[in-house]
Amino acid sequence: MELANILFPKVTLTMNDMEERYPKRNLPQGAFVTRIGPSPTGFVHLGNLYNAIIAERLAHQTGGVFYLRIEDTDSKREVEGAVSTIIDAMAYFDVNFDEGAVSDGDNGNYGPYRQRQRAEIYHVFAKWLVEQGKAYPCFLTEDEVQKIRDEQFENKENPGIYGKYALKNRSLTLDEVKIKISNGEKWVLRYKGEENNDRIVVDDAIHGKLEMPRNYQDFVILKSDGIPTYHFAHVIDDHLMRSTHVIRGEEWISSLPIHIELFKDFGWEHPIYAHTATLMKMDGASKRKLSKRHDPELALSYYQEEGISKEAVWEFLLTLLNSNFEDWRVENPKTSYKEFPFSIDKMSSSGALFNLDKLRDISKNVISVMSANEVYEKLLSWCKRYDEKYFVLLTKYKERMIKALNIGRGGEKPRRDLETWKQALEFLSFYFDETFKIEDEMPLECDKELQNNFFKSYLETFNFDDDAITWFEKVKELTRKLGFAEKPKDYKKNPENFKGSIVHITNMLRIALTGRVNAPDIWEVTHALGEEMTKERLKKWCE
RNA sequence: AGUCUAUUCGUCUAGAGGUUAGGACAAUAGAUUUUCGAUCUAUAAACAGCGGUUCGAAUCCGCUAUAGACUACCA
Repeated sequence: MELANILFPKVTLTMNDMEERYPKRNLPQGAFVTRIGPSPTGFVHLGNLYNAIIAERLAHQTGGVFYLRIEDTDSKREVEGAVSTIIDAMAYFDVNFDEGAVSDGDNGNYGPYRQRQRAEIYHVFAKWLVEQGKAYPCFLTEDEVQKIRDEQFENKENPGIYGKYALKNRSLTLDEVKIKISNGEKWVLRYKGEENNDRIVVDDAIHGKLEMPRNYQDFVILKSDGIPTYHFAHVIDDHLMRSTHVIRGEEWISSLPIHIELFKDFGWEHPIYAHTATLMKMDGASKRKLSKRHDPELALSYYQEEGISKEAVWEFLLTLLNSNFEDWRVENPKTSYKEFPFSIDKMSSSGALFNLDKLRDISKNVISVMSANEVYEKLLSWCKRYDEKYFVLLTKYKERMIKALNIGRGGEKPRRDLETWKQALEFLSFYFDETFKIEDEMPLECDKELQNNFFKSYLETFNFDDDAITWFEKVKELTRKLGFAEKPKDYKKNPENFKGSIVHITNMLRIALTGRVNAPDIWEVTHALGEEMTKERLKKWCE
């Protein structure tokens, strides 16, 4: 008791005061309260989004609360502006919080939502643990701890402060503590781990039953700066903020005994845990964890910069999370992914391998079912931030762009050739004189003279108002006149009878108009470009 | 070194003792089309290994292997 007062002289509030300040939430039966707790390191990664999506879906599907808590207990790792990076990234991906940290403070009644601002709260509970004789001050310096660890490794012992290594600081007398503190010696608060053969059993929402030995280590509760470690902060925060479900990476499974024990000590019910699999990547022949250094796609900013639509990223992660999402998507091709009934039971417990091919395919599907207007708006808002040149062009030629985007869109089987915003702009670049360039070679079968001939006659008979069928009839006639095969099959059968086939002729046109062989239907392109631009581009090929 | 966790086609996975082990992406082949990275059809492709329980095992139990996590005053 006296020890507690020596360590926490300023703490006057009690645990009860805290319970009253953060009362139970008044929510309907079955509502989930979830959160994400990113660290402001300046790097927001896919795993953050992965967990955020799970937490967000579970809360919002059940009419619960989803909040953002900033876990900034490690001041050394904190990066300037990182909090707004997190908030921005989540907003970009349409992950909406009901409460928590916002760019200029807090929103909600369970704050503060930045852990460093909660120091006083933690101290109330830390003090109580000391009073109960479950925690004690430890005056070991970081170097001393390191030395112990090194020795333990050498002797093949389990590293950490426990048993005989904890003895000295555990058994300090009150007077000794007083003297050390008045000497200004730094201390951390450690938990008194118990060494016995108990095992703890937890029912994990993803893994099912998890069983392991109880914690025996004297882990750190409060660091020397008075800020808690993750373990302590997690227990206090998720209790006071009344989280019902904790969704976090599986790297936390190992520290579950610590958390469970703390919950038990305080007499609280622990939330339901859901430990998610780590995202992996193929490296040569083996799987490995995605790493910050080698895998740009780990950073959320990668998707923003590449212009991978947020819908595609969501759907991709949803297919990893709930494999039945894919079937659902086939049956509901146009429904928003938000309507999908996400289920925690369907989550896989093994590490999902991150596959960009799949993401590409999903992206194409997602964009192909959007309306031309929608694509236009999304392209525009992406350009606004990442490609100013196209932002100007898109704004200037809006009408033309929408016509172009309409090509092959809307039917039962829409064209799937747009993948990312960045790639889409490249694909669409030929619609603007400012970015148009000839990329492919004219077919070998068509020499300079023939090209000349062809484009001249094409322009002579060209009528912008022809419908697609009439237009194509004219192309066929020209093809015949030039000694080319009207049907590619005829040419295939008897190549010696022709100079080439209609494929070569249409490719000439395609290249003149779009600069490439791979482009949408010529007639459609012509009508998106307009009469004037079409003629201009063709004229360049006549001398 | 200890403690956990995981392991089904190349990849994501379905599968809760009896299935020709299913689907999707990628791959390959063919077809179609005025081009195509579009479309259609088809093909190939998997239960990590070894034991055990059982009439019967991808499924239950052991062991081994492999991969990963944790054992920080980092989260």
